[in-house]
Amino acid sequence: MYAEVIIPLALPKNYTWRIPDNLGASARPGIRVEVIFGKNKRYAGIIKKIFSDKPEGFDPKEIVNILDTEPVVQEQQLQLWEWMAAYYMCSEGEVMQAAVPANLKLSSESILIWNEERSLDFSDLTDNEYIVAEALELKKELRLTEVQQLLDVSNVYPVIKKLIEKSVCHVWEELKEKYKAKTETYIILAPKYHDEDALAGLLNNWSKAPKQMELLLAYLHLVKTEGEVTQPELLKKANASAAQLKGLVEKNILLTEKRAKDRILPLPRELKIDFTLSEAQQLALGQIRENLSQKPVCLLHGVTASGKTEIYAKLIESYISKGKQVLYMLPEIALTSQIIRRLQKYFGGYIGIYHSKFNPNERVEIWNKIKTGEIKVVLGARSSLFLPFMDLGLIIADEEHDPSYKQQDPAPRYHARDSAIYYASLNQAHVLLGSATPSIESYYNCLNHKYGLVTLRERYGEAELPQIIMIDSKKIPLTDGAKSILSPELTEAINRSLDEQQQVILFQNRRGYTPYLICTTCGWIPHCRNCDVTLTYYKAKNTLSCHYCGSSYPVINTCIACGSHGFRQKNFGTEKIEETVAEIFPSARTARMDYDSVKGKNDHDALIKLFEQHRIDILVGTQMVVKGLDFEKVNLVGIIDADGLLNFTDFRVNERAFQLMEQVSGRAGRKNSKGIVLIQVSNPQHPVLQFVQEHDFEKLYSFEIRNRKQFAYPPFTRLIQVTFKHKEKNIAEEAAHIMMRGLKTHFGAETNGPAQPVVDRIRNQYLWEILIKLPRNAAQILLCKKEIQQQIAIIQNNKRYRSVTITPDIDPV
DNA sequence: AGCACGCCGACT
DNA sequence: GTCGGCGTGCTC
Repeated sequence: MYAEVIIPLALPKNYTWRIPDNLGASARPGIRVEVIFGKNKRYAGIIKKIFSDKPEGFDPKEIVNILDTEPVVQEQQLQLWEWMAAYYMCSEGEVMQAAVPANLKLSSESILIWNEERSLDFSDLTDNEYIVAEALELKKELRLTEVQQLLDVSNVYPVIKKLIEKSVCHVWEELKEKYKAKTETYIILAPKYHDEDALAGLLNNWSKAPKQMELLLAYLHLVKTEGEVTQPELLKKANASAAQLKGLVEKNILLTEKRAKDRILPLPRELKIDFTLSEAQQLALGQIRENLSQKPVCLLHGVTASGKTEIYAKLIESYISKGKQVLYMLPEIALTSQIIRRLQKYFGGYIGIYHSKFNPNERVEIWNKIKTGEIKVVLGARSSLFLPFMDLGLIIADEEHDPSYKQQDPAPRYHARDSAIYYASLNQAHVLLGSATPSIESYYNCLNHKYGLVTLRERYGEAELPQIIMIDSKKIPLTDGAKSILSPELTEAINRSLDEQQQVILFQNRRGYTPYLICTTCGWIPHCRNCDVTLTYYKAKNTLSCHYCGSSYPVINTCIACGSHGFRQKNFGTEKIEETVAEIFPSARTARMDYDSVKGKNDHDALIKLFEQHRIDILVGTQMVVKGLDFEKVNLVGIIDADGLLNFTDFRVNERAFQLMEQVSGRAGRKNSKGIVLIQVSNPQHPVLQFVQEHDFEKLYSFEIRNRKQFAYPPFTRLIQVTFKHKEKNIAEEAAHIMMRGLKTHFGAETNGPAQPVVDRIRNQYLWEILIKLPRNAAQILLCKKEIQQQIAIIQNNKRYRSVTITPDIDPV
């Protein structure tokens, strides 16, 4: 028997190994196997297929070992991986890389082992070899990383090669299981003292070590009250040291026992959906059920604070009561403890949380609990789509429009919402998309009756939609000759909110103090050396920083172009706004929330908690303040500079601007208090602002379609980027033209249209980058992608272009 | 991703 | 004439 195995590497295809007869019985798709790939590198791969025909043209190696008794992934997942690899143009290995928790994918580590027969005469060794040999003789084995630390050279490999030649050591490849169960030490009384007389005898004849006796008595007491006793518990209660316990253990009076323990705290396995839906919510829920009984996907378009979460909870409940599992996806940033706490309250021990902040061991445990069906509901970010559900009934993609559902880098560059729809179809599961500001493509699918549509127009309870007021930023009076940040209207509104003991959110989609510096004499602007992006000035850190690659530079005081020393700060970011606000409202408590201020693991949650508890009056922030938060006491939102939102270079300008403004506006006002949103903008007549003002999504939608037809990018367009790299310009160019020609014959000039090859030279290579526009129509996209793949194959098969490398990136948007 | 092999410039 | 950098191709 032979097995096609996926190994977690970016290989263009899968490879085949022979299953040795003695292991054949347990080999199944989804099982991890240890295989040697390449010279002697070991990997844990996953079996995709098993077949009996001997492959032609090569002699397969044998599988070294079978690592599991039960599959780690289900069949549907392997299907999902295959689809993703084809759809997003990457290898199945890369999908596996993204899908499987780090501790389930193993790769070998080279270990140097000391040769015991080696003489201690090191005179034949060079300095570097001597250092390693000496360490080896002492420690008997060394890891590759340890050798790297030992030596001060970039490449340790030649040294190791020489050491093997001189028979100092040999290399062993080791594949290690990385997942470790967490253990807890329990203390047990030795069996012979379970007899009361024996125990009494022991205690009565106690001579030395009074402290140990004290500890023993404390233990006996604890056993009586608690039943089971763990080591840390005992030591804490008895106020004893580990040494005293060790004494008792050595005398065989007490025994220790290690038991595996869950890392995830168990919650009571009970449902508490103890709220009732409003009439509107009830209606929407009914419509969703109705829609899902006819179509696989339904979009819930509900304004902010319309109580979508409660509807989800009721819906989830009905699926798990049927024994199905449910995946509730949220964009990464929205996974705050606020929503986690709420859902844990509803679903207790049935819910599992899964996102990138969990450590590798915890992830494996959640993974396994989903596979066994112990966890019924998963709340997670985009990667939770890869979890091994056994009986999936429903996927909810909340905040469906959010761009962070799309993985940009590395491959697979997948969109979790789109992939979820495919995955659901494999499982005959339903998909519910939810958003206050749906994406154009989902909305389009609703209008074409591909998806069901349910609209929820009113806010929950008495709450009203906020009033939105435009302020012409051209009319804001100057202070010190510069445009001031806050208009008099906004300043006054903030004062009013503060007087009423309410909270304020100020939104500015720019981090740092000043987006760029400009030379007052010649107009030169500092740029990043690597990225051609203007450098943002940070006042607190006193550095210039590149927001593209993250590198930082010391502040430049002398103009590189003309040598003068005068620089002017242009515009403002959140850091400067926070400073200004603190100056103008000295009695208010202000805080800032952006990528720079919440770097740490818990900073974000901590800040939200502070704001929730009203220990902050004014929160200044970037788009981070937009997502997944509900605050009761915010009645004012200020959008400091909407121009920045209306000037995205991205081609989905209006959609994104509308979404951000609509979302941030949604933070204002709750029960019985109408919120106010002040938008400062230089062009208050901008059509998108009109739609925002009227909360009119439908108008934005038709405007978008009109606009996109008129301008460079028509509606429903996706981009594919293909890069050709070659030392010689004409060869890269030729390959690019072959690609273009192939596409044009199939799709005409219209679809791939004026896709312009971008020529660039990096180091000693020419790069040709083609952006191919695809229609945003699934059937056409598939055809187009197939064509692209065929063209790539043609180019790769032509010997003349054999060194052309191609990096396709489906949907880089 | 590794690792080997081969080509080419740099140095004993 | 050899050493080591990097580009290229292959791994079941």
